[in-house]
Amino acid sequence: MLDSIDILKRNTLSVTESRKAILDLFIDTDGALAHADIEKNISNDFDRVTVYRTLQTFFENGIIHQIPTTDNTVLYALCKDKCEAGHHHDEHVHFICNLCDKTICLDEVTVPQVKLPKGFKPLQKAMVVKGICAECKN
Amino acid sequence: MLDSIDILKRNTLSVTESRKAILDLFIDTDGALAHADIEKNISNDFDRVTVYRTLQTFFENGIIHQIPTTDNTVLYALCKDKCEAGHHHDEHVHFICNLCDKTICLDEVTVPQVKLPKGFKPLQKAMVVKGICAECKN
DNA sequence: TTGATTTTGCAACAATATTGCAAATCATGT
DNA sequence: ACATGATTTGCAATATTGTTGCAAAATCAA
Ligand SMILES: [Mn+2]
Ligand SMILES: [Mn+2]
Ligand SMILES: [Zn+2]
Ligand SMILES: [Zn+2]
Repeated sequence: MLDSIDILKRNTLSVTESRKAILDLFIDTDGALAHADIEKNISNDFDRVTVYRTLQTFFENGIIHQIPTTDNTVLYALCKDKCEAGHHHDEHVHFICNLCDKTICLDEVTVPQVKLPKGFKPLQKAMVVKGICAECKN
Repeated sequence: MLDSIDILKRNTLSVTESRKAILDLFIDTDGALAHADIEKNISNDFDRVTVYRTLQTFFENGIIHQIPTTDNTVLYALCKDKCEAGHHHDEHVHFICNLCDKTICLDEVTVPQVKLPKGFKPLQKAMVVKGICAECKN
């Protein structure tokens, strides 16, 4: 398993305390993180603005991907495969648990193809499923 | 086609100027609307807070549904079928055009079933496809 | 170790969202 | 049509969230 320093170097990014801390948080967390989650965890050590800028940098470098939500929020999660800048290939299903509220990358579940009406050209697709996760099922 | 007054009455909601105006905007617009879009169109006549409260009311009554995004925004679109409070059945694909930036409800394209890992219980699902829409294709 | 480059924190600002409350509007029954 | 109560609205205050410029600090490459 790669650690945070490896990931930063692999992407030719400066290795800084804040980047390491935020990346470690992603690595240690199962489930996606919103900006607010990160802020709660590390805002004693780093500035809010740094979190914004770090998330943007990670996203641009294909270190994290985004998950759409319906609450004026964006969730972020680590990219498993090597995603290139601007060209992510994380077309897996995301699962949001209504009970524990975790968002889980189902890396092995690919977003299925759909047949669109004539003229529509699909480029990226995202699928979010809500329900009860395997943990909370019991 | 039902007009805004019909829709409000059918949902036992008071018929007010702001609700009519916002609902008419949805009816007249092809494509989904964000809070900001609505504000631009009607904010001379109604307060921002009224827009928030109206969207919430419409959503709770199944008049509009939400579309998840990755830009700290929520899109709303009219429900075609009669959705009941809290129990929407708008599981159609949404298409976001990278060029004209419209979000279109593909009412005839159902979100496909996916096989989830053991233990996950799906309750709702959403699918958003980005690309070039039929209008912009030409 | 040095100097150039990048990143960070701070401060100021902008934009977006929430809440309480009084006034206005609306629905209902007369 | 009018009175009444219930609902909705606008306003103001406040809170939360996101953006930008710039100087100081940290990082990188030589
Ligand atoms: Mn994911
Ligand atoms: Mn729709
Ligand atoms: Zn759960
Ligand atoms: Zn288009």
